[in-house]
Amino acid sequence: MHDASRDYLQLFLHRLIIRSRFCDQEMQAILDLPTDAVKVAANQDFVCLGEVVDHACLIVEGIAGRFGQTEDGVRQITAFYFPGDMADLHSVVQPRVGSALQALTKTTILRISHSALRGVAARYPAVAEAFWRDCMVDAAVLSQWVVNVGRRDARAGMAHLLCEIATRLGLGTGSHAPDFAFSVTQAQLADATGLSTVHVNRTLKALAGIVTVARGSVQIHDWDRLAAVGEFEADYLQIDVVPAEPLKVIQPI
Amino acid sequence: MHDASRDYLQLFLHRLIIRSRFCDQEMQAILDLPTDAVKVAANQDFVCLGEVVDHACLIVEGIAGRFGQTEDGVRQITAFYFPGDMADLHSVVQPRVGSALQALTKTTILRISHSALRGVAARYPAVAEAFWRDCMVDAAVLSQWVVNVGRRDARAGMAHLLCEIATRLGLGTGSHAPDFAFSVTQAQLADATGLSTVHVNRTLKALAGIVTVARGSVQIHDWDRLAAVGEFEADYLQIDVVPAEPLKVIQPI
DNA sequence: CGACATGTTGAAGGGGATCAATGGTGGTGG
DNA sequence: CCACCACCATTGATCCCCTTCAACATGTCG
Repeated sequence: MHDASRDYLQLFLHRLIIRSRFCDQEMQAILDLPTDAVKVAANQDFVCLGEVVDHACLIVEGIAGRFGQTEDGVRQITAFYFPGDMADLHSVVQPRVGSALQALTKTTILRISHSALRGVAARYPAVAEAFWRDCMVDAAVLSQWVVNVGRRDARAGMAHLLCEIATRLGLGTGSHAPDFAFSVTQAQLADATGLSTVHVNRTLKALAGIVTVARGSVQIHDWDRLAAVGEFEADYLQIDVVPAEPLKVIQPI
Repeated sequence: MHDASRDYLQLFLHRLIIRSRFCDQEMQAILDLPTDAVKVAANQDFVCLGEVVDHACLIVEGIAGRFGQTEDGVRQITAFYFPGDMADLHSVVQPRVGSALQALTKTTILRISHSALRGVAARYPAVAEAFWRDCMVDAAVLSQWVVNVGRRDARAGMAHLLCEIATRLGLGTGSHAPDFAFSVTQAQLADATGLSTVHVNRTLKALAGIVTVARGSVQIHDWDRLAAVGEFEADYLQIDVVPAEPLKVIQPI
């Protein structure tokens, strides 16, 4: 394995230790995972519906999305994935693919075989638990999306989504959140929020002054107002909530 | 522990072995879990937002729901739980409660301490994996709900929801699915589908002839049409897809 | 029997969809 | 270097699904 892969795995490790505590050995084991880098063009599926996979995909560059679809071809994005996210870690325990993964921009992924992941999980229960926990954060996000799409209007939903992404990207959520790169089209935002592209355009315009989404980057001018409009509470993302009393291994009573 | 608790745990075990394979010892360990039965009145929270819990809740009688909420008090149900479902198994790895659980009808739950669950998970890796897998099925359901609420119209969304519930309850999904008890109000269906109560009423009327929802029970008159209207594909529920080649333990390569 | 939750129906309004057309912008090749 | 094309953003006009409000019916439980 060359250095690039190791740097990439560092991203993944970084993500995990936001919410779980590891000893040196465990961290080392994760950094030693064998990987297989793959470049994916924009708008190209890299995990297809119905397939049975034997590896999980770590996003290391670009943005990926999970897609649902109705019969008439209308699409719904159910998750965004950014560098450091393992987009389908759950496939380790559920290899049958239930929804496709697609690159939203030019993306680089690191394939990591299930057997290797099972290996570390078996040797280090703390890692197994971290994997499980990480999957559950994704589920918590999904749960918020249901609320977003089901009960918030376009403005609030879009604001909430942008807040979520900014927070997940680890940006300062103080009054002056910095700009960040987020290269998605309005059509993709529409698929994520359950709106039409036309209405996404109008909604973004309605948020002018609070946030600007243009040319692949997002500028949050007033975090507090954006969070207020989107009713955003970051708790569910479980950022930096490593349990005070170490809960780190699944061990006997 | 008395017999009732054991019968109840049997429900849970039954749920798990739909998707995971256990040896006798492992099954026994689950049946030996210490439990604490609690009765909950309808419309009463039994897990509250923000709380940190030290036990998970197995639903053994009645129906429970997971609730999201917007600031103006509008509610969104993000999951239904039926007897045999462990409503918050994920709390084992994420004890901070992100969304409240409420009984939708008079409900009996079995509290099972995290430490006991950790105990079996640690002693039997196959059980740990089954727990993780079960959580991921819930996540798959959630993902479908996003599509449902985001991209399907009222008729299709309602049909899909009813199909999901019938399937999860393990009913024959042949052309003549039997009736089943499902005691929710139209207001609760509204909170689950992201509709208003008025429109739920009209939507159910629009589905007359295909399905009847009345007085706490659902009669599916034409499963095929209901599934077609709801674009329902049961695959994501992972019913009876125990992997052919046993994948049952997290073990070294 | 009263009180309250639930179900039902009508009428009116709005948020967002759809259709359609135009203007940018970047990539590609001649 | 420019012509061309594909994709994306933008804007207007119209429509409709669903919401909201309001009234009434029905059922249920103390």
